[in-house]
Amino acid sequence: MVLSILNTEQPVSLIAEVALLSPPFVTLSYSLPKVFVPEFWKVGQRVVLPLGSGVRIGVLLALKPQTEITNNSQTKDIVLKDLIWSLDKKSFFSESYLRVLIQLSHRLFLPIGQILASVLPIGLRSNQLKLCVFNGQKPKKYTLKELRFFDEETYRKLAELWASGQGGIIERNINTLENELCELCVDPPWAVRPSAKRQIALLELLWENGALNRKIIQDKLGAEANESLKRLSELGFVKVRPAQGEEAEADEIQKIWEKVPLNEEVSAFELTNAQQEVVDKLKDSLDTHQRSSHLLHGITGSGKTVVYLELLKHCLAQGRSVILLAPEVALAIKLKNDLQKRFPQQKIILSHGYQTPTLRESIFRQVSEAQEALVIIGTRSSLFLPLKNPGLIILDEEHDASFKQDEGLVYQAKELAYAIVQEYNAMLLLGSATPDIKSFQATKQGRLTLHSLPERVGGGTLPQVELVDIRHLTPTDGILAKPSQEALLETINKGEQAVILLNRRGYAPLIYCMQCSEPIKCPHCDIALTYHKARERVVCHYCGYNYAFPAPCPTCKSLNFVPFGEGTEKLEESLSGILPPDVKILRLDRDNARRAGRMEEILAAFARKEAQVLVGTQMLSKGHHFPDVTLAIVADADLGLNLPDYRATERSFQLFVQSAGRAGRGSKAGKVLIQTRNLNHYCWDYVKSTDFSGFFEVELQKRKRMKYPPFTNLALIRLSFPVEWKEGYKAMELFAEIYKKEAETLDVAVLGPAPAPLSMLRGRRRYNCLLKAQNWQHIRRIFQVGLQSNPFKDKIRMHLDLDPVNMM
DNA sequence: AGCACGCCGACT
DNA sequence: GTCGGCGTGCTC
Ligand SMILES: [Zn+2]
Ligand SMILES: [Zn+2]
Repeated sequence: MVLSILNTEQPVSLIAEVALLSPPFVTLSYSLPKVFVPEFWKVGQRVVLPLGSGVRIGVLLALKPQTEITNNSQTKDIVLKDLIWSLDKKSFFSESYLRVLIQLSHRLFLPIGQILASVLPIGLRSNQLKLCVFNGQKPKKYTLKELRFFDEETYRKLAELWASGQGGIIERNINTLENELCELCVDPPWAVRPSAKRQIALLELLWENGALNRKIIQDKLGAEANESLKRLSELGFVKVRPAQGEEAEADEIQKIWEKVPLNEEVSAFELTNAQQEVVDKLKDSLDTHQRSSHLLHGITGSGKTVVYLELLKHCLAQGRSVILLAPEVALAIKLKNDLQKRFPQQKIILSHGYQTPTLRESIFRQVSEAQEALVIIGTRSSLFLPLKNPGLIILDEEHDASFKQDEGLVYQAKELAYAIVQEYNAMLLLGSATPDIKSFQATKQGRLTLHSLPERVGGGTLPQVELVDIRHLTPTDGILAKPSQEALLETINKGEQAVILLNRRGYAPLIYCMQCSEPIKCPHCDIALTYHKARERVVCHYCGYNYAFPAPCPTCKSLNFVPFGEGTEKLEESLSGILPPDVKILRLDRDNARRAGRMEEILAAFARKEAQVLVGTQMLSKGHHFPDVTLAIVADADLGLNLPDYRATERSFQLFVQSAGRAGRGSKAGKVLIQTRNLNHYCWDYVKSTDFSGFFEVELQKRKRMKYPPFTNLALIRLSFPVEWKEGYKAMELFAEIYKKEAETLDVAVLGPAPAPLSMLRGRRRYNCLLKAQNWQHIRRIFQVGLQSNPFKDKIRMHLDLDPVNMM
């Protein structure tokens, strides 16, 4: 079919720029093998290339006329090698997609190859891939390395077979029979030879029965079917994927939600006037096909999700894809389930960072090959899926810090989403009940368009917020003050539910040794160990260090300990003492929701009213709605308010308002109790009246006065060195000099380096250097200078955190 | 990451 | 004298 990709006589004069997908991740120039016509090579293909004496995989970034290269003095003397092969006949990445990632690579100071490699599941960039061709009957496999050293004639022969569809690239070696599900990818008629009876029989079988595993296929068609199957899968008619493994598991997790009815905000078919107005405006904006960015500020229970749904439908109808991002996996799963219930026909792809490589590979491939518009729901890593035509990106709970967090690639979901939207002329929609102050500020400056949903669906009122003074509480009193206990009992007696938020997991956050007069600390971090009762261990929440407890004090060997403070585990235990014995209490935190699906089980059980009280960490305050919850208690509000962070108040405000959102929906009135020792804090007036704009105004004034974002750009250079390296302290002074000197010429305020609040972590001393500047480039510049003039590269690690999520 | 090249110790 | 340890450095 594709014989036209083979070259006959044309001279090949283009040069390929290829980004390597394995170290050294550089972008190198290659000439093109004359066996293929120049038009065969397309930007975005994954290509096989020679490097040194081996072979690698890279992505073709550009094709340039030879003259451009030869005029460059750097590359003039290098004799270019030919590319070897392509893994794709068509382009795998679109030029738009590559442009977005190249932009990201500039921002992160990383080579584009490294970005592409971290984005591509391993199976799609593995050096172990093989070329499989059929010459006559028997299939033959060649490793990529073998391809490099074939003589001209064999190479051309293979290229001919491959070009005519007599072979393909084997993406992965697949496991055993039952575990492999075969799925038809193409509707009839199928382009196979009419004489290929077995292949046709197999295609028919799958057409009739849907997806089948290989065991069943073998039983029905005999062992000979294997050969046909292999062939068909290499031709792309049939896809073989793991049957049980992760997909089955993911489905199981989805099923947990099935018995839980949709919330009224999501299930409503009639839009409220406010919703309709917002939807109309945003639809109009989508219709223009112009890039645009919006902030949807809808109070808790105002039905933001329905607005998303309407826009999603509209965007799909335009033939453009939609990405809907949630701040964490559990929310994405829930959201997917809710949406699927509303649109049973629509295929919705769930994508998040906890999926296994195999599943991620299959999703990546599916997205890259899709011709139709797709709906993707996931966490921030979903932004890297190679969608052809994204039209709408929604970030739900846009204020959430997890959109900024940095594991692996340090990118900010909001910025990346913005870049994508710019590239594709799409729409960015940020949604929250408690927007980030920066987003709010951006609406004032016209960079975001503000839309509001000021009322709850069904006219429900916002809950009443009350402060509970806990200054008088002694350690023996437990963590809940009398008014909180009474309110809790009252709620339960009415047959309603309550949630209690305590942002501290474990049993006791501090174990005090009476002999040493010191808490037990982690030997690697400057942090007290937390006691986990069920695990019978003390644990460092920062590095994971732990040992069985009780055990003699590591310093004095005494066994005289007093636990201090209360975590969720203890709270759950002490609640059962306070509440009537028949009251069921559930707990939700990272410790008991570790197993896949466990979190969903707990949330679903609570939603089904199998318990009256749910105790949890902040994962509980994020977006989950329980209609019968009428009381929310924030057990220790000061935990967040007292953090050494300029955003402590903003974060706390968001937490309080979100928690308030858990209480009371529809007809039932809700109540929120906030326990604090800080009764005079300026935020309470605004929390009590849920006066967002009032709070934002005051907070903005404060930020302006203190020269904090959004009125300046703030960054942290994080420096660390091994504790045992005593010269480190001196070296920090050296860096103070370097930064100060460099900052003189640029308009950057430098503070430090000074010991970080978390002064030791994993055996390394930590220092922070705070930078403030109007221009990000200047901040980057100072960091670069420090990086280059680091005389102790093996000892000192440094890392630039732009707009840090935490200052610790 | 590979893979060569290279420079030392302990084996036939 | 040769085999093989893995330290350093390069790859269009
Ligand atoms: Zn530790
Ligand atoms: Zn002690």
